[in-house]
Amino acid sequence: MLDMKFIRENADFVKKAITKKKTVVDIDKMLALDSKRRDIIHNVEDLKKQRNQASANIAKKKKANESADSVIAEMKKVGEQISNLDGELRDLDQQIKDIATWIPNLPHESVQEGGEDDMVIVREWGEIPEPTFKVLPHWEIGEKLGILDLEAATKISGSGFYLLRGLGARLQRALVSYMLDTHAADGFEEITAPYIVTEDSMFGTGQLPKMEDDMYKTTEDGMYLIPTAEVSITNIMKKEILDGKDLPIKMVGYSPCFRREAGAAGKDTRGMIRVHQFDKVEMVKVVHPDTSYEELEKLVAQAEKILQGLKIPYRVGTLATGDLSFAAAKCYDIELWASGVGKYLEISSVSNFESFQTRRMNCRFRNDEKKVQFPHTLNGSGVALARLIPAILENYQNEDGTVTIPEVLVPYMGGIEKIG
RNA sequence: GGAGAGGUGGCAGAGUGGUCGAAUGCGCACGCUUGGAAAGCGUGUAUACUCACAAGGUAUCCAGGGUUCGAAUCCCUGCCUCUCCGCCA
Repeated sequence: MLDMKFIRENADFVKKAITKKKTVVDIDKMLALDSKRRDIIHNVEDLKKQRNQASANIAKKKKANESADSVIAEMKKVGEQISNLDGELRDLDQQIKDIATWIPNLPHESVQEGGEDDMVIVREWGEIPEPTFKVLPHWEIGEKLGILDLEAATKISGSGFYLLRGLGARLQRALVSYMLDTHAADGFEEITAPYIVTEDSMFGTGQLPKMEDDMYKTTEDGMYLIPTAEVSITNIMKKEILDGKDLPIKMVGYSPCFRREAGAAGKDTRGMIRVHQFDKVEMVKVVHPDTSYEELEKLVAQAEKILQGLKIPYRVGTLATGDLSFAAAKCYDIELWASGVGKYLEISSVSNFESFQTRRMNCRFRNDEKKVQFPHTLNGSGVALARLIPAILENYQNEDGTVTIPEVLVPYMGGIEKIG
């Protein structure tokens, strides 16, 4: 959500920024409604002032045993006018909200204009290996080793699901522990939060209304399955007034993520790259507005730390304006090299939402001057398992068809150093 | 799921139709007092909208409707919390 006052005062800037984000919203209509709304507020508040004064008057007269009938009759009329205007106001508020909730966050000035193909790579880490043998894609090596059973998953849930078994399942558990431990050691509070949330929470982080089609929704209660732990964890702060001294707040949580992938039919259908349910460790920060871009850099580094620990080559890029998600002002994607499929896989997305989410959630903090202010929120995958496991199965694959366990995971695997 | 009770400011807790944004206490901040502290005394202590600012105004006692000239107070609906019963991991 953007600040209405800001939109009012910077209409052209906002319109341009929205276009950069490849979104269409009728700002002019909203501004017209807004000005009408303010006119009515003036009007109705004036009437309410009259009513309040008359009310006091009536009370006084009654106490003195005087007749207040004429004032009461008059106020009856005023009361009607007030309720009419209040009705109009409610209507306008709804119309304004209907538009406002579709306005995306504005891209940060440092973000390049463009679309999907305009990502700017800011750094690369590690050497892309040049294997001397034919590396099998993860779905082949996984099936061969009996640790990935896509057929069973399909039988159970249809297409777009995976099933890990044996050391595959254990590998995932090891990764989750490794990641949570790493982040916790760096000051992130570990969170286990609900995976099913209210519409209100989905709105708070900006998934709704725009991404409605990509969400799983329960029919009886109108609840949503989270597409990322970001939703649950960030909404911890919903409707709170935080103490400025507590910022930055750093949290991390593991969760399954549920995505309908409504618009992605046919893309990456093999293996576990694009699925309806996957697991992810997610980091969330709530920070002072002045520091959010420094915090963004730190958060990217935190995600990279996981990959460096696993010794898997990756690159980091900034998304162009048109590729940014609805709520993001700036976003880094981290892509991991997977030598079996022979390409980079997006494994982490680290974003600064500025005050977009906190406005929606009405989360504020008290600053040094004791004033309330919206903090900034950030989040980043730290990282997604359904992309990380394929990368491990491919990058750590040996010629004899075994897969070496990355060194940092061996303790988490109970000392097992190799699968197969 | 059934029965009951309840939701008031940072917290506790008054307030059952009239001048209530709301007594009182605690907490917190500042000042006085003190060698310093405690105690004591005094002052202050919400959020949002409207507004160029200030002043002023308006709204907010879980949320949404309703009754009324007027609602924290009465009525309806929803949400949440607690207690008991049932069910259950």
